[in-house]
Amino acid sequence: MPELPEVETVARDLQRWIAGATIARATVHWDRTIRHPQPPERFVAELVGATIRRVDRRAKTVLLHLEDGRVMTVALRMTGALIVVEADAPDDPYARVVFDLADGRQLRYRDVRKFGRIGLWPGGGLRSVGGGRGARSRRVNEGTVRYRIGEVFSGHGPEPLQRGFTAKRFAERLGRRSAKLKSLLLDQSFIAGVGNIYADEALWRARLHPLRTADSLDEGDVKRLHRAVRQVLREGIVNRGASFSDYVGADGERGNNAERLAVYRRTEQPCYRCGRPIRRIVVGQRSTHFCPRCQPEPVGSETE
DNA sequence: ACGCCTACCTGCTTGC
DNA sequence: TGCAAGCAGGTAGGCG
Repeated sequence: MPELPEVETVARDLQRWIAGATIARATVHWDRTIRHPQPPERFVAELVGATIRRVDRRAKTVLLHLEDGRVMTVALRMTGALIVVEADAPDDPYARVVFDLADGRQLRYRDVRKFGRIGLWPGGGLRSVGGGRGARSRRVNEGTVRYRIGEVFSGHGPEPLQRGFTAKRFAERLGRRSAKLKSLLLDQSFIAGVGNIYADEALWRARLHPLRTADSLDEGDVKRLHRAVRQVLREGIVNRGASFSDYVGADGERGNNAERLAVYRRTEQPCYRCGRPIRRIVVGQRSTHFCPRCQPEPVGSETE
């Protein structure tokens, strides 16, 4: 899916284009896109007439803050996209939810694989309160409508681009863990917003093998990884995200970051630092790319 | 805490 | 050409 840079790009686009717009009508073409707690009809009924005050992002979710304090969340997952078009734009067979804006434009939620989810929540602040892996799912699945938006994200880890995410804090979180770096970076309760692309990119940049365990890092390793994570994410945002197949910004245009990546989907192509062919392995069922020379294997592991 | 598996979906690429 | 297998940016939930 869209990872942090892609979601950030979409959110910034939407902030620029639809902040202040009023939703005149909404049409749900795929019911399961509308997640608990709202059944689709109720979601539509409660949304019509609402004005969008501000759009931003938390983790990989787009947040549309409404004037009355409620928040619409859009989790794009693998192939979701939010695209603003004029009302006379050609129909899109993959538009799962269409929001007609009062000014005549449409905000379309497009999602080929239908994994994405849209929710509508009462307000209540967006504090991240940390919490373990189960914290989020337990709360969200209990089945009442009484969720506050803060709770939706209560199981997420820190935002890597926020000022408070220091190397020191990162070191504290890493130090206690024995998991593989690749798995940890993908764990949203450990750090929010990093996905498969940027995890591989950050590890390459920090010269750390994806199978290294967090507790094996020394201070220098941690500092490099901290820097690398933030750098690859920031560069991703500058380049409006990486498009491989479905990702586009709210303008419907592809991002420019895919061709600037160092390892992701560059299997067998030469490493930009040392020329050795990039290798692909599977870690935690996810495809993982790294340079076998720049990112030396952890002692005792066999990758051959 | 952690790894592993299945599920959710569709489309594209690859190999026979 | 046709068809099946494998692959894809994510995550929830269950089991061990």
